[in-house]
Amino acid sequence: MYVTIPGDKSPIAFHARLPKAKLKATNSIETFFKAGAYLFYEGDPVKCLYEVKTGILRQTRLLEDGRRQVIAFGYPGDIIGFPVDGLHHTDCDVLADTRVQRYNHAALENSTRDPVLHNELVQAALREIGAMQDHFMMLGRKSAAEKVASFLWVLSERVGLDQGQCRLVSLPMNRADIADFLGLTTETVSRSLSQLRKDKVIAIEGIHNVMILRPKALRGLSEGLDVMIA
Amino acid sequence: MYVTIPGDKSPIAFHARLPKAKLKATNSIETFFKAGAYLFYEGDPVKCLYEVKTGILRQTRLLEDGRRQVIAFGYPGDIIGFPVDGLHHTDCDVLADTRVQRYNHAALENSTRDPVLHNELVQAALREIGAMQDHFMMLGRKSAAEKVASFLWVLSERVGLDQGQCRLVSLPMNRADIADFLGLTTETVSRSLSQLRKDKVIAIEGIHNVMILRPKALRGLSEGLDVMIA
DNA sequence: CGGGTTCTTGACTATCTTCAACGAAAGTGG
DNA sequence: CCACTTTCGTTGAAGATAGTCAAGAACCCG
Repeated sequence: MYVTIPGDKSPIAFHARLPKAKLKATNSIETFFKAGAYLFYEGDPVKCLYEVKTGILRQTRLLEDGRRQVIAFGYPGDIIGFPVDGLHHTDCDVLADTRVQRYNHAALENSTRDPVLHNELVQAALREIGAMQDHFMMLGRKSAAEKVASFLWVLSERVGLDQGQCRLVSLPMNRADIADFLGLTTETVSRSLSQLRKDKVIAIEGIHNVMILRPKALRGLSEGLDVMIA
Repeated sequence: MYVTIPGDKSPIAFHARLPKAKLKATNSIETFFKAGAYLFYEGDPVKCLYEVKTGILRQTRLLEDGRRQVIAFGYPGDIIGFPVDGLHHTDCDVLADTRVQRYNHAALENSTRDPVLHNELVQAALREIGAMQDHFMMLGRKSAAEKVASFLWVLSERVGLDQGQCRLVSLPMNRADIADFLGLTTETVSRSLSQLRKDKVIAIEGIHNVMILRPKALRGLSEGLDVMIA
């Protein structure tokens, strides 16, 4: 999952994914991973791609001095594990118990064996590129407050639970994960959330649940329309 | 071209590209664009992909309030124009007169017509994803000085001219382009370059040419090793 | 319940941006 | 080709935003 730019055309959900229509089970196996487990490490040869069915994954990349970037969270529907010259290019571990569908990497690299699956995986890779381009905008050009609002907005659209006027969003990752995803510190994430709470845009229920009280205001803030807090 | 993380394995040059070995000319046409011309706009249907042969392209994305992100520069060897649901997802214009090789988009979307070209384009898309993941780290986790040093380092590896101890890098884009690529302001880019000049890491020759005087120091600075200026 | 972790908040600092001025470079028209 | 205009780049000063450091509160787990 990336922080994409909301548009009127696409509801919001462009990201690496497969169509819901059932693909042939050939070359695919469903597997379960417990929270904390690693699916792969940077540099591992890619053996398969993963479609998240339930749960949440975390893809990270590290610098030698310890700085970390969370590349993406893997939410249900996301495809994870595209090879770069045959190798994984990030670490990937499990934030919340996860079921994945595995697809043999050969389906991506070789078009002859299962052309339908192959084409779907290629389309997923292309959507991944598009979603990452939007994420660049967020990382390079948005303020801390806008980043946090954008993040909550995307989550609320992708996995939020409808509660009448409001939407409930679960944040199973910790503040450091959010910070490393948005290019901030944990303190800044915390302060931005507190500010949204003070402005009555959200309510924080426990640490891992956020109620979006005013979705339109949140979306406005995600685009820098500070007027929306009024 | 993205700001990738230098590694000992890959010299540096992983990015969307095709092998130098000549591909069949089927489905491909060479075309010339003058500086200032647009190859496509966001939302245009994708008719072909472009391999930059000579010159430099610029891919950008805009927010409604005018903020801009330069998604990538297109240097010789780069592949530009991957479709997202069949549409272009950025604007693309020409920074310096450019020759491109055009590949029919069908070669990417349809594996049967020209399987060799299709596979090469898929590999290029996957390398694009890998390069963008590294770029996330730069945007999210590097300081202004590190960003500018990283940018110069990548350029020097990709298109720098060997001058004995030194390397000459051309910067045909203006400071605003560099700023919008790195997530900075023009002033900060300018100040960072001036600092590198004061530290005798680079020499600025005219506005659009930088001589890398101490490549190892530059690479160190790109990773935050401030010790390297000594 | 207790100990360790994570989260929040405050005070302070550093970094980067903003605003402004000036000079250099590039474009334009006579 | 030169004078004029405009754009672009650099630098300084001031301000804002986000980061750092530190302490206490909330949360989690055995």
